[in-house]
Amino acid sequence: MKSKQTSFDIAYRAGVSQSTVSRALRNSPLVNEETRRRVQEIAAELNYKVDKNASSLRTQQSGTIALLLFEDPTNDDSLINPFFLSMLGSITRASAKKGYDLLVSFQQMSNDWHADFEDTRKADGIILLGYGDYTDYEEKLVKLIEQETHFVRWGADVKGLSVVSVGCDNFHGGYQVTEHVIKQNRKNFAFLGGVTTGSPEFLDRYKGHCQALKDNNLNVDSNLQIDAVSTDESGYLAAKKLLENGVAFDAICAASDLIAIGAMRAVQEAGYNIPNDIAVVGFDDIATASFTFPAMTTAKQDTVLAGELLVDKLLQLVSGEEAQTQLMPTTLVVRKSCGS
Amino acid sequence: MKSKQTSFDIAYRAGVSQSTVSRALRNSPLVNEETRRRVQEIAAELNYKVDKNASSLRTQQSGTIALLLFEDPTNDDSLINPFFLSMLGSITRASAKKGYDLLVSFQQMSNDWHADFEDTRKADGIILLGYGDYTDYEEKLVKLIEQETHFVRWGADVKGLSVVSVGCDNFHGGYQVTEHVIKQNRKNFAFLGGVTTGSPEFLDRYKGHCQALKDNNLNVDSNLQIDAVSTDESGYLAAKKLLENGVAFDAICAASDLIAIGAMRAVQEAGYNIPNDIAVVGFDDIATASFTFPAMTTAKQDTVLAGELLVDKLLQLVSGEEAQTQLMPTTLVVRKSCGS
DNA sequence: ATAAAAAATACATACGTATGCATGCGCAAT
DNA sequence: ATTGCGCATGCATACGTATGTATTTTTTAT
Repeated sequence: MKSKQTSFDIAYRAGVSQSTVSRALRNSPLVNEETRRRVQEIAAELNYKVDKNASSLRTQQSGTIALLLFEDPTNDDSLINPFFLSMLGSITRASAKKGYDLLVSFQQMSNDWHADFEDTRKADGIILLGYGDYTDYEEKLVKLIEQETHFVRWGADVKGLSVVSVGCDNFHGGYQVTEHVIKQNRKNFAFLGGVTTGSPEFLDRYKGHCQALKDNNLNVDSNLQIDAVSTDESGYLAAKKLLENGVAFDAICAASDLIAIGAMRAVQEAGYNIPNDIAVVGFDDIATASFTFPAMTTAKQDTVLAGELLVDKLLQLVSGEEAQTQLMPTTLVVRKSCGS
Repeated sequence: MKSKQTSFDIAYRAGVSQSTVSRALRNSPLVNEETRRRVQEIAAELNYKVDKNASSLRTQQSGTIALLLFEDPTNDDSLINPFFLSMLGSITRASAKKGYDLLVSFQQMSNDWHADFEDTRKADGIILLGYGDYTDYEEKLVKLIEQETHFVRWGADVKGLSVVSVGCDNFHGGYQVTEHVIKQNRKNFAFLGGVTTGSPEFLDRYKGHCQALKDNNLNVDSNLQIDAVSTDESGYLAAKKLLENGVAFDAICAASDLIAIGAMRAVQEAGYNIPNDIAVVGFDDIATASFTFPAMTTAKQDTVLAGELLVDKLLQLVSGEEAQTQLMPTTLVVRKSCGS
């Protein structure tokens, strides 16, 4: 690197003091209009940039948000859930829009993640992203609260903890897609997704699913519910198990698009036609969903809005304001995979 | 936040000076074995974390890598090319493995990105990610070099500039997939992807494609080459144009998986069977590729290796060592979309 | 013209760490 | 006993910025 320019260099060139330079660059009203212009001119000319470390040290603000992405530990390390990847994209954009940098970190829900970023002053706040299906998750949240760390999280509300969450209405989403399939005159529904062991998100989707069935006087057959985590492979295996089961069904509601994608493959390999023989619907509306064959009907989670909400609420917390947990509605996206 | 602990607090508790604390925590050999243990114990007990801003200010090292992701400006803002998203994931992992944090930033190749992160001392080096199809791209690279910024980039080598690049052998990849399709007895090849206007990556793939055709005494019909950028929509439109063209073909080589996905949809909507009527192959091997119908044959770029190489080489540069541009081989992934 | 008020700038310091240099201490060699 | 040496630690300072306070300059009011 070339010898870095400091505010003293600018000050010398401009014939003013360092403090005036600092104020001029931050557009302080304390400095004369013309002086400011001259200082900014010289700064631009010398390609001067404020040293963020020094600045952050002085102000105790980093202008940075940390994003901690928790991945399903059962996953291979090279793959990332596309839904979260999409969230990552929207969060990056949302924070850029607010003038914040984004520090991204993948975590395995291991030891000390809860203490890392804000304590080291590298970030002003933390966004937690991932399915909330970890055993010691709440425990860590409590520690975060104790440390008075600024953070928000994606997912279903956590009862009993004063945590700001942004999530989508999984119950309603599950209800919505199921209802849509019911309208296509399907009677025997299978559900693919971890219910007993899985994430609260999946459970809510299942509950919505069941409620829709009940409201329409249809059976909830527990033989037709197969656990699966959110990978295509898991969906594939679950669907295979379902088919071997022997119980007849004409519709599959998957807890996520990835599961649905795997299920579609298994169903098609078994020789069934989608949607004529079996309707399949997903959840999330990941990019791939519109390019499956047939294109998948699903419940869309608005990741762009979600990213903005997460960032906005986090910044509210950082600036000392209150912020509220918020549930976003899902949107039914009708394509071809369920007959209309 | 609770009142932050500083190294002075630790020093007071341990009955030593602040400098000894600093040394002890960094495992300096200058400090006595037992003192070190005691200091580290107390630090852990008080949940003390080194203030990275102060530390970075003092050492002039941030322990952070910046990733600048350039997106196709023609894209809608909410979508990110899944291939680059996958790269982002592997780079995140690779830098974490090296103990570096990752600062992610989306750029529109706008004004001052080239000066931003390293100059502000927020990052020790920069990784440039994106297709190299921007008009003023080289110009900016030159500025980066002039500033003596540490950076590496993804993509084809840039002739004439001493820039460290990591890319894959697009020519060979294009050759490889085309050759494979030729072996399936296809004779009339279409190519979808921007050649005249597009990125150097696409151009190299096309060149490899053409070379394979020539080596097998097949025609290169320029009527069967349609420009497209790397989105499914663009691929869809390009394939539609191709079909309306009226020129017969029995194989489509797409410059990327996304283009191939769009093309597959267009072809299927037109009533053709893949691969019986028309073979389709892609490039990249994004996650979706294995879940199209039929599953897509493609040239895989090893994103995990790429991420590690990029990070390793960047860190070499940061530590003052030399680093070499490297070309990675592609791997042919045979699935169902081209008849075998 | 002079005092007071306002505006613009300079001075001084703190943020928390890392590190060169000085100091102190114990012990061996003279 | 004095010198010398190595080891462990403390002292002092610098990294570059932002900001409270002091100071100077300019303007306004009398």
